[in-house]
Amino acid sequence: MASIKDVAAEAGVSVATVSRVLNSHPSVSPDARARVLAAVDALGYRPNAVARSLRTDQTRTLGLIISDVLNPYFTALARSVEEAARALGYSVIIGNADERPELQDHHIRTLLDRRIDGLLVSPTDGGSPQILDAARGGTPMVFVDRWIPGVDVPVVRADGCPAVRDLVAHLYRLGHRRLAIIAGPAATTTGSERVEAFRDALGEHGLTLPDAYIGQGDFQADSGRRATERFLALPERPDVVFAADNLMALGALDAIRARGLRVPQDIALAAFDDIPWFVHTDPPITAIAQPTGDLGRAAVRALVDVIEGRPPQSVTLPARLVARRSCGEPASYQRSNL
Amino acid sequence: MASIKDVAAEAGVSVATVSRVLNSHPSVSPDARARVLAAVDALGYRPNAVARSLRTDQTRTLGLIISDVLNPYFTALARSVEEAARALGYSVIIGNADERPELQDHHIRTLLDRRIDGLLVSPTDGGSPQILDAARGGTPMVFVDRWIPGVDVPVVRADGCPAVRDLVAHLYRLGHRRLAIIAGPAATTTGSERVEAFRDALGEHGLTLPDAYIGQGDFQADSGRRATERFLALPERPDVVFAADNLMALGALDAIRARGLRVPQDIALAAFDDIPWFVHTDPPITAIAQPTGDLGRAAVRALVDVIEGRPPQSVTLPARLVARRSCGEPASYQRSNL
DNA sequence: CGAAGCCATGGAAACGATTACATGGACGAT
DNA sequence: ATCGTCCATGTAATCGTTTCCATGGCTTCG
Repeated sequence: MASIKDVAAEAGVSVATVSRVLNSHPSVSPDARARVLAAVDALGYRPNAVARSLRTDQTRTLGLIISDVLNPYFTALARSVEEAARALGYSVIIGNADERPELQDHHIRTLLDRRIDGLLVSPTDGGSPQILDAARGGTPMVFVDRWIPGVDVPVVRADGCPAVRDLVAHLYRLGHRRLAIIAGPAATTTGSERVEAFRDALGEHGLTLPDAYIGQGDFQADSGRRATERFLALPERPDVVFAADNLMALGALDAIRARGLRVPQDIALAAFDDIPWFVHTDPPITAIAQPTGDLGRAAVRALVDVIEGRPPQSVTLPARLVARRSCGEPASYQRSNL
Repeated sequence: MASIKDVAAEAGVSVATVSRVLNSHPSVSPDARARVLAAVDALGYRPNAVARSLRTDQTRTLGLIISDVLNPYFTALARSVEEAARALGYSVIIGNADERPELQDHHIRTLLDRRIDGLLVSPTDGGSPQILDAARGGTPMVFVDRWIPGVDVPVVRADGCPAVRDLVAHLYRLGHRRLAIIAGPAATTTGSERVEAFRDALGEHGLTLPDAYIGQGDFQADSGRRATERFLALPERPDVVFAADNLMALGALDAIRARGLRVPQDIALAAFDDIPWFVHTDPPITAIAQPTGDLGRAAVRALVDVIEGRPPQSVTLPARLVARRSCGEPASYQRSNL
């Protein structure tokens, strides 16, 4: 592969001049510039990003650690992140943690070894030494979706509380009184927050959330299935199951089907995170939608701000309820427009 | 960040010795080794992958260009690729082409600039100059899922023909005679092959595939919607729509719903690529399932073979029909086990 | 007209690792 | 005792860039 030396030789100039042309340094004569450009073309030269990074100490690359690639919410997020980053001249390397802290740490380590310029993380746990070191160690970092309390890192996320309140009101209006939730891991903010928001919202209607109605999940389908089976085996089973993410809702649907029950006649179902498939499930599923596009863009902007030395801003965007048929008759007052 | 020099100083040895310890070169005294390891620990030293890559001319990184991150088939593939690569000590950088050739080329270019060791591609088009250059230019490369005819690059893919034949037989048995297909872009192998397989299978039953029953899609949901609308507007609308991928099937389902028609009573639907959601759509969708896990593993193995100078092997794995209710009464003889 | 400044250019140092080669000591064989 | 091996180690070159500094020519201004 041709190097800058070959180009210099071909153009009859020094490597310094070639470099200047390539980096559009002003001090280059039109003549030299033309000759260099011609040589670049003739040789099909492309600068070696590895060498450049070594010298400049920047890779123009962002790392993105997502909790699960199979989760459509995160792939939507990844897509918008990549798009926003590309617009700013950055590449993105995605690390899939699969909801496993040790895998998350593996990815953080290799990304740091590669000297990425900044890290976008949706932490899988409450803060491994690895991730805390990275945060304190001066690596530009921004949390997205989930975050770790007590760490001084900007957070870009959606606030689900109002939407959860809307959801509970919606359920209450439809006559449901025994509401259960499948939570995510308590170590994650989205895992605990959604339960709290749910509990608070229930309180507003004079309802309580008994322990038996809190299923412990891990944001993946299987755990939703197991938690739901437990609910269904209860002497007094809940009227509604609210899954804290879309995959656990999928698992819940599986479990309900397996029991031969119907949604919403026998039991209602709702989920956090709206995805295209929810329109087509049987029945269409009521969900809380996050603005993934905006989230991704805001996260990249915040991270690039940190990288380039500007004061970054934490951002909180609203989530909204999309009512469909899985909780009872379509709520005409708030019907999805899809 | 500590460099190898700092470690050398701390341990009281030369950088060469540190390097030898880190690369487990045999010629190092136990004493020196211990001191180096202690220094590494004390400083929290991690080798700079950029510098190492520059010197050794290898990055231990694979590039994976997928056609669309929002397509669950490709994310499943990406996941298995990353897993297999990790097991062999490689990282993976994913590039999302979004079914746009120019975006695919952008990613190929930046991956090559980063000097990845090898490239796994599921081409979005029939072969841009970019991709052909890369192939001829000596970059280790393997096609996965889709490929480009006439280019000497190993291919890892699933053969859908027998499964398509099974599908058509299944449909015929259920009484369907007017079968339509939503094809992918003709420039992609999976785009054209699936149509051919479908046409051939129809032929075996004495049926033909009129032009009006071939919808032109681009593997994304919207195109499935549009193609289906056109089918439904036909004076003699088809009995069945077979979508060449899962997203177009989603679009087709949208269009059918919008028309107020029912599946399968008014029109049947089947798709290439099985995904978890198909179990839960209304109705559950009959699909052709590919072994994504095996595909990913085989692709990585083939690519690493090329990289390490072993003779690589093209691999073709079987796909299989998973019959559900979207084409008519559950085919008990071949019912999904999910 | 001479000093000062500027511009285009080249030489060479640096970035952080790996590795070819040199060196010197220990040890075994003759 | 001498020579040759082998081992542990260090010195320095190298990978492909960027960039500091020096240089020499030209312009400009007093």
